[in-house]
Amino acid sequence: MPPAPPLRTQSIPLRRRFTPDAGTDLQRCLLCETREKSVCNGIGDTELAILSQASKRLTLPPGTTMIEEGTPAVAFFNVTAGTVKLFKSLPDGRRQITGFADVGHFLGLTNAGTYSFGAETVNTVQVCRFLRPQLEKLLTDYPLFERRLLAEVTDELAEAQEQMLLLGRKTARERVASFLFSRMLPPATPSQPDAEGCLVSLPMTRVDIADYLGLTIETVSRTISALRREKTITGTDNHGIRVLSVNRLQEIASGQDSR
Amino acid sequence: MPPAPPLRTQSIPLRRRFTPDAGTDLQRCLLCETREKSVCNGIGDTELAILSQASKRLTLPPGTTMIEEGTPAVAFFNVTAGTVKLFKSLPDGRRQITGFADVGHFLGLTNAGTYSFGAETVNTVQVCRFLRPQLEKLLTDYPLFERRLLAEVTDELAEAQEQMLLLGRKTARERVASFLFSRMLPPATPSQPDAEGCLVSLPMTRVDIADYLGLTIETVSRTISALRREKTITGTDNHGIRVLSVNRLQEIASGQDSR
DNA sequence: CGGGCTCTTGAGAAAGTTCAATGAACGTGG
DNA sequence: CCACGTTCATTGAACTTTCTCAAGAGCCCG
Repeated sequence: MPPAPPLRTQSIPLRRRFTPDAGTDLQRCLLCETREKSVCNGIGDTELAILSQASKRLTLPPGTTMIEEGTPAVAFFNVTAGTVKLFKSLPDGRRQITGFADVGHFLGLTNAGTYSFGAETVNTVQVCRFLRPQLEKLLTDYPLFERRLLAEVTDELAEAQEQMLLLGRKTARERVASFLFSRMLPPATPSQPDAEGCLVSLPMTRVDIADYLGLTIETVSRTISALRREKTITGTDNHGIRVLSVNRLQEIASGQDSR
Repeated sequence: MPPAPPLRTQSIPLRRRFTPDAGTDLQRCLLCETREKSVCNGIGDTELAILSQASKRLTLPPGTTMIEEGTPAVAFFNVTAGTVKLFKSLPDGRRQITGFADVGHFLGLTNAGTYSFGAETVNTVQVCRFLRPQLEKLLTDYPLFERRLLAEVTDELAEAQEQMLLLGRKTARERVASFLFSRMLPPATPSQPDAEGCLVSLPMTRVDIADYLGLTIETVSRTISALRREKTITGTDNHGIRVLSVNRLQEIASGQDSR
């Protein structure tokens, strides 16, 4: 654990402007493909126009700061494309990524008046933004929406607990294996088991992975190399890794590992 | 990080029987002093009889297993006295305590059919137990109750993120300082600043503290000794520590520390 | 084709763990 | 009431994992 500041974990101070998409399209939510994966599913088909009006769709380039730690909590977001990283920082620059919000996930919920965490896009991201009063109105007017949000937060909490187990008690090897395992994509062809191994979605950099796993980039890199050497995974492309032995990876991830 | 199982972190297999208190007392919730601190505050004064009927108050001795990881999620608890530890374990016995539920906190919420974590009483604990169907009915019938629960889970998530920062990026010294700081009690006499230092509530053992901070008991012990040596804290009693310099402790906790 | 990035790899250093021994507190039973 | 066994906490010394520092390779983009 570094008492000194590893400056490389700092996020780029550069803050690009949000790029608002076509405003409040009444058809947007009706046609939205990620609706069923998200909290929006709590709103009935007939009332989707209201949902469309309550939110605004934005497209954000990679590296955009969506939320700055400590600023007033004015908005709530629902991710419809891309990946967002959530993190907390120490005054000296040390950073912990607390999660990656992929398609269907929300971010920005808080009770305090200010955000207790930061958020930045990993790649090009599309979100629906709800301003706070609009979100509150939806919660009050649509019990199913609120119920669905409660369920999402509960899931999020369970994931956070799993990550605490990883950060507090797993070895570097187990952490990396857990990470790769959790980001494995379902096989493209459901019937065919794995012709050439399951793909892993890794849009983020090594720095982000390290900050998520509580390790340094060097340790992450070494560990991935080791897994590659022993043929548990393949792929020389940094953002495209294939799992050759899913079982083996899961064994390592859960700590039932020899070496 | 231990690849081998430190057996001492195992919780006692002994499971004592729950001790049900006087059943469904209609007056119970009305007279409950911790109501305003908990989700129960979402129920109006006139409907407290319904709340009393929906739950059962239990008194549990120290070391009682309340929830076993992986078992069917049948109940939801609200703590009205004492402290409960929540944890997740690895197959080889390594354990991570994900939080301590003190008075006013709930536990047992989950979307899955089974609990994804375990829970055990630290000291003598009093809880109100809601069976799942009863909880669901309360959520549906009392929007304020649901809203309050959503707020509680959101807070819980924020705490979990703070703990991830601790586990992933803080030094042993910073972890222990953060822990002591977060468990400081408000001064007994609000006017008097700190006659002899702020008290810290530590009902749990060193093993529990270590499993919460992702350290070993030895490191926790050494670190507390060091803080004592440098007069940041006092108290030889293991469960009674006094903070002599709150500012100093907070500085250490947040990483702004020289040594 | 050169300058940035990101990633990889190696060697030494440091923080924290493991192993081991000792001490303090507590409850039990003679 | 004290000896004894247990549990919990402390401290020391050696060891291990991961970090730090450093150098080099691969790649993208202007």
